[in-house]
Amino acid sequence: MNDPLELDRQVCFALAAASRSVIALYRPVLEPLGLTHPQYLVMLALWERSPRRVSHLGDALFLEPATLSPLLKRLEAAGLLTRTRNSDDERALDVELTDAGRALREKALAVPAQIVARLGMPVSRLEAIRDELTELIEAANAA
Amino acid sequence: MNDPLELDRQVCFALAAASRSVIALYRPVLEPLGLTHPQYLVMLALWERSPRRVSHLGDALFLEPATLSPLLKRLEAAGLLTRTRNSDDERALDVELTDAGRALREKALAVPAQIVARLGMPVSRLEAIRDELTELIEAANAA
DNA sequence: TGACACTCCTTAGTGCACTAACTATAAGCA
DNA sequence: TGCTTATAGTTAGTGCACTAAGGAGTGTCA
Repeated sequence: MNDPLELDRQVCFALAAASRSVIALYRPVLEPLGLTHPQYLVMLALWERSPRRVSHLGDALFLEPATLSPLLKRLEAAGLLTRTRNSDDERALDVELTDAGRALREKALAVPAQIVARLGMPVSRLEAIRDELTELIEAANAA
Repeated sequence: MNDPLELDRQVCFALAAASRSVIALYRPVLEPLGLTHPQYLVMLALWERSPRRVSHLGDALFLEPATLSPLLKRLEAAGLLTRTRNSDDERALDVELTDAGRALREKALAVPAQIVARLGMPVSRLEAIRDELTELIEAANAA
């Protein structure tokens, strides 16, 4: 016993399983908004600041540009944002919310409470977990 | 302020980012074993019990059979396991480690310590996070 | 000015993860 | 026994996430 390879003792397994389990909760909640969970996170970032460059979104979301590129095209196809070359630096791509993209925020305001209700855990507990995960993110990205 | 949609306040974002950041640490460590991270988790499950059915693996790993099916075929192609129909119930598929699959465990024994070292966080802290995540998994799957 | 290095994004390729639809076997029951 | 329902796994299709390679624009500096 005390096996270092025991599945249920691995932090990485708990992380992966928790991430997928919680995101699964979002699926039915985000479906009426026409968003997947990664798309929802991109919208959260843009609701905080728009326009912004693809590279800035990647920094905020810890995502590779190769992941964002097709994702942003889908959001553009959905009419939620525009993608235009920056005139000062033609390499950069400015991502900017459309009116529809800004308007979607009203619907999104109801999302967090629905998830908390489904989880049935006190918000203070969730916030504590989030803070510990934030430390973990920093540790992993510093390595 | 106190915006409910602020990206850095979302538990789901912290979960997704932490999961991807930590799994990224495994990539170079698992590469010499010829395993991806999901494959590593499947091997952990099989090292605990083999043979076992696809459905049992799915229960242990919180994965859909449609996810496991191609993944197990890749591990079979790598010579780490065999997939054979159960003679008592021809619907079920028994997944069993090969000698190579069992032997790989020796190399895997060094993995957890390498990850902990890269993270640079005390093990007690990691265990506390894991236990909280386990509760979160239960809450999400009970919903 | 022209070569070089660098940055920003895109494309191609692989693998994971899900839903929906399907095949095949098994079990329940009139 | 034969019909119906349920279960186990596979396939198809979509989207995410990564690495590697590449194209296009920018900056530097001899």
